[in-house]
Amino acid sequence: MSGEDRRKQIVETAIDVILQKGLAQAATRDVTRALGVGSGLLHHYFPSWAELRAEAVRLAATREIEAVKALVEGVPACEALERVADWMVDDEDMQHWRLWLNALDEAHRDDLLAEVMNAALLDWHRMIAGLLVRLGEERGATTSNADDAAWRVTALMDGLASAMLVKGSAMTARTARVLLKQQLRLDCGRQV
Amino acid sequence: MSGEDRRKQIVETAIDVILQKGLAQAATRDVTRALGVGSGLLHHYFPSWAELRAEAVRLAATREIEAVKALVEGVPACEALERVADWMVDDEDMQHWRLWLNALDEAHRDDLLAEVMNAALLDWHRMIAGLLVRLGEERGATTSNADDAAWRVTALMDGLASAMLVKGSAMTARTARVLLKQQLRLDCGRQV
DNA sequence: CGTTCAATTGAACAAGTGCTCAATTCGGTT
DNA sequence: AACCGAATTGAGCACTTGTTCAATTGAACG
Repeated sequence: MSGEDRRKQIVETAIDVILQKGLAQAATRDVTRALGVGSGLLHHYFPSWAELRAEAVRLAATREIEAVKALVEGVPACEALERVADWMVDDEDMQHWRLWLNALDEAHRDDLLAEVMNAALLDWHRMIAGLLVRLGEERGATTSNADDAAWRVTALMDGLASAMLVKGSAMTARTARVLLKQQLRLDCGRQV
Repeated sequence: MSGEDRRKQIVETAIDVILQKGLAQAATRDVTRALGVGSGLLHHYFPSWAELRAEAVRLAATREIEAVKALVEGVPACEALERVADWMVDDEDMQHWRLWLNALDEAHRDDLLAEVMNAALLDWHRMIAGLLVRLGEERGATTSNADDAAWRVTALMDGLASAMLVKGSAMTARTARVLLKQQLRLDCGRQV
């Protein structure tokens, strides 16, 4: 198998493993076992687990945000925001949120992950801010300070997801979606 | 040394270790070394590290919320919320936020921690909701749905803290405080 | 003094981790 | 056919983790 293909295959498998076991519990052996290859092969392509893990998270996060962008493209801003709120809760077992929050937490200890997550956070913010600006334009009434509003929305989603993912939490997916929509209404002149 | 004292001492030391090394990196050996005792002693009082860790987190979280309650007692709701916003950013190296977010993340894997964090989240929510209600009363103008607003504020703080703690993050403590205050203004009839 | 029992020790163990490296396979080139 | 270099192996190393348990201390009590 050629180098580039193997490399991609390893990253894909790493994403699967991380989604399934969680970032903290995923180990190199899980990846090599899932692939049916020797441990040396992994390290031939990725000098360290930290690097593979960071690349896997980067790719997963990128895909996720691209998926949301696609979900929102060409749609009126009002409904676009609605869709984002729905999407947040769409993932049945919240695997993607778990990956996202795990990575955010692990970024305290891992500089590579910190870079990855900073870039991802900025991407998210940019997308949300864009939607809020579009909403203002479509309405004539400008949303004052879309940047700040976007940060609040972004942070709110992360915070709600954190609470949601704690086992037995009082914060249900349904409630989280309601709260997020309330927030959008607050930030957009009470009419999203 | 008597049993009950030792027990408390172990929990205190565990809190120190966890604050310093982070929940994921803290190990039983760190605690026993810091105390200068044998490893068996720790397990004599706490059957497993998971139990000690959960109790340490519970105590730390309880203390933190008690501290905020004290900070806020007898103060007009408006300034109380101001103080909470300041407090959020007060901790220099964010050790307490790190503990809080670590625990929230780890709660996905550890049922004991999940219980602890659920209780803590509810406590936080109750306190914030109380302040928002008080604010409404002090003004005559009732805050509609203080419960929801409190959840949004709570989640926002967690989300902002998450972003803040990523190394090299664009989210500074200063910005986070501004955003939180904006949120309070939004939720309280634009006049906090 | 002798007895008792909780407090305490710390070497040892099993399980798990990331990573190394000499050895092997094998497709492509000369 | 001979060769080369990249792909691949996997046993093994060094390290860390939580936990166990037979052995020891030492204060309290009769």
